[in-house]
Amino acid sequence: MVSNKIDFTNEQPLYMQMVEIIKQRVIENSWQPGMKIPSENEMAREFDLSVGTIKKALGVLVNEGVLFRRQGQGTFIAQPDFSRSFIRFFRYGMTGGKPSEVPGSRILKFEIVRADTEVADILKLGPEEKVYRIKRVRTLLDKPFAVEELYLPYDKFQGIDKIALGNKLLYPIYSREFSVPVIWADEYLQPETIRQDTAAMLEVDERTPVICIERIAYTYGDLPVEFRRSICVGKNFQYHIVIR
Amino acid sequence: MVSNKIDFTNEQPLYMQMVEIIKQRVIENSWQPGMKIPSENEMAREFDLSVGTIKKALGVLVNEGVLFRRQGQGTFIAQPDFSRSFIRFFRYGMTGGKPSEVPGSRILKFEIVRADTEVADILKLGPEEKVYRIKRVRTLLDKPFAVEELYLPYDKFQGIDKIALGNKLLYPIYSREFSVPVIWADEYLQPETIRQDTAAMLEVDERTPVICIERIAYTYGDLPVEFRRSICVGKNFQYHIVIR
DNA sequence: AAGTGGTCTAGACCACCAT
DNA sequence: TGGTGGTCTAGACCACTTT
Repeated sequence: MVSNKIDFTNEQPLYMQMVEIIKQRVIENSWQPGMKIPSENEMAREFDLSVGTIKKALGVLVNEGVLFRRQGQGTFIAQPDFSRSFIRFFRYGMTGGKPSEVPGSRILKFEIVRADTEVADILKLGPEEKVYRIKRVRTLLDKPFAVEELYLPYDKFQGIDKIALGNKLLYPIYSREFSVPVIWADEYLQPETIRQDTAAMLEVDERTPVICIERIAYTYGDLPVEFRRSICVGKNFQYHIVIR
Repeated sequence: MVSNKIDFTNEQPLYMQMVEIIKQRVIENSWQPGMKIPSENEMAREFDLSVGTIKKALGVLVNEGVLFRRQGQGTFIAQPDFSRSFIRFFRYGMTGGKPSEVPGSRILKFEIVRADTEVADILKLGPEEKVYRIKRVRTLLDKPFAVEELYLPYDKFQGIDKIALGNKLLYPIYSREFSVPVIWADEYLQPETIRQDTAAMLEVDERTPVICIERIAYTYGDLPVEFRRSICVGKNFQYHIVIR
């Protein structure tokens, strides 16, 4: 539990306590993306800290990408950034010349089922807990390039519906409609041989090489919120990553 | 060109000038990894800045991973970190239980050739410039899992030799022996069908699915210093990445 | 005990933006 | 013009490590 006051007797540095308080407000959605937060001076008065301490706390949060600041204007809650997610990883064309298009998708299956042991384990669900299972084909410039299977915990995404998902990107929906922003993810890539039915869906023959990408997406507190397995054909597509 | 003095009339913030000066010393190797650098107070005196300004500059560099600090001991030049490079990306076993082993390698070919247009373009070399071309098999627990072709600019790595490379990791050698630390890299992954000769080398049959990983590694100043193309078999191996 | 980095304060001055 | 964040200073006190 995070307090909403600074504890001057706590061994935790004051600026770190301040960081936690601000994070808490963002998580609770009482401070929403794009919103201007109080000025340094206001916060210094409110929490009885020096401006320098507030500056330090805000610096940490800017660094983490939670806030951004504009001289003369103020400090704002950052929009969750999906620039490093799925979309950006795929580039159309081997030569890498063109920037990526936003991929489309067509939903094949949408159902509520009990999580099997693998999925339950990954999503940290108890036995018998339910998940949404969604299967879709992903396209770039109207050409299918991947088949995807997604698992979402039922309790977090209760009421999500097939039509609303339609041809849309999911992470902004998770964030806006369900207050479940995706903060980071784990991905595992492996070459595989394509399955017959998948080959048909992707309109390729059975000897086409594919990559299987398994992703576990996490929200605040390292809570897993999505598991997806994508089978991607390599023809004209590339997975790109910058290692820093 | 970076000066070794602070210019108080410069519009550039003093702490940023300080950051550049320190970086310069690291690049020039006049300050080497592991070395203790002067204390805050000493630097403040030397450059006629307040301790606060020095603190801010050091904070930036700690954040970038160039320095690390220990209370009561001092500030040190960080060792280049290879934890996020090749090694870590491969995990032995689908279940991902065990931590990764350090991969070994066996050199198949080692030659000096003129760069072809593709390689010259990638490594930003002029026409007619020479490169080292190295081909090797990579192993994990004595089992081959990848065939790799590497290209290094001849002028940067003059004198590198086959024997010295042996069964070793390359990036520490680049850094120690040639003052060319790898700072970041671009990777492109694609599923492919294995070639017959490659299949033989990796002791797998010809229908084995593989991933082709192309990496361009850069040093300070975004200068490309290595191009490698790895053909990796997927059996029991996985490429893992954390997206943040 | 002396030196190091870590935290925190109070205040100055500046560049930038909205009004 | 007044408010915002960005830079910079000078100094205090603390926790930690070495000598």
